[in-house]
Amino acid sequence: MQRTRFGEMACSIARTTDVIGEPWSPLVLRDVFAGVHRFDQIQADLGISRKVLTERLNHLVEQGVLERRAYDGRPRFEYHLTDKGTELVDLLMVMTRWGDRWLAGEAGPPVLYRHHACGEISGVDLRCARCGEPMHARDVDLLPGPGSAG
Amino acid sequence: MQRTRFGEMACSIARTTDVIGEPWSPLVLRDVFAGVHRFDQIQADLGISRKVLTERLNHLVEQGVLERRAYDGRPRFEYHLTDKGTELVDLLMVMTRWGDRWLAGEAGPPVLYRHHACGEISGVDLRCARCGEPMHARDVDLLPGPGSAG
DNA sequence: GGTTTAAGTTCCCTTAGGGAACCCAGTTTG
DNA sequence: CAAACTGGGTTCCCTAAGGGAACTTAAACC
Repeated sequence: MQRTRFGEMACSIARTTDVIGEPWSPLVLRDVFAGVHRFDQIQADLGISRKVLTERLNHLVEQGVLERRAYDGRPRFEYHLTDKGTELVDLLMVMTRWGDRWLAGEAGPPVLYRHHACGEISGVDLRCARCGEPMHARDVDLLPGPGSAG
Repeated sequence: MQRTRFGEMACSIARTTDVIGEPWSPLVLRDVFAGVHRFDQIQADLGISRKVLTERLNHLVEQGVLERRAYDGRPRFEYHLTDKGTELVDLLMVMTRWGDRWLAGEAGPPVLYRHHACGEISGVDLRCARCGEPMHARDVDLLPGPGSAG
């Protein structure tokens, strides 16, 4: 999709949308993160059209989020997260947290995260990278940065 | 677009995608967060088609992320974040951080966040909501939760 | 009474998603 | 050694969604 190319805009949100914002892309990334690495497995797990899956995987590889890796020494491939892709999983974790809070309903969260450091079932919280205090929408002012268009 | 309805899936990432995953939606939310509240302003700022903007705003209002508020006591409306929408801005802040790190290039970040608590220009970092230690892709195990399909 | 402004709505055109069928190289099976 | 199987796609057609420009409506302003 995406008739408009968001990647050209002077906005990190738009640019990130350009990488991961197409339909299915977050779910493809989720699958790879969760250990589903092969084309047919992802296709079956998501119920996505093979055509669209091909397009999404190619795009994510081009963007450096996924890596296409041969296995078995023959034309068989697995998709794995690069460092860039691994950091993008932060986004999925925040989506999970928000979806768990606002959309999960009675049944509760479909998936739980266990944190290695404390061993507890938990979710992510946003903190200021500098002072460590909570950092959410109401805790910040927006200022034009060096890469702004104006 | 979204031919497939992600909202029905037993996955908080899919459900969140259903709310905010359509093209332009994150940018509409960004504008409202940044203080651009009116139809024509958003339309001009983004260069989005009026038709699509109408659809996106309606969807975000239906989902409880935005609130449509009359002003001037006549048929004029402004869009504002609800609590649900304000929490969704967490997602934008993580997108900003990732885009700043991986896509901003030489020019640097287009927009900066100043954190009220410390007064510094900063970005968000993900921490465990329970123990406060860093929490990223490599720091968690995934387990089926109460709302899982199986 | 004519113009302006805000907020949509309608129409047409193009393009991207959905789905099923097909393809091809390498591998196992009979 | 041929037939069937497997993984990873590609091709085709159909439909629905995005883009853009023009039109509409209602209230206020001049």
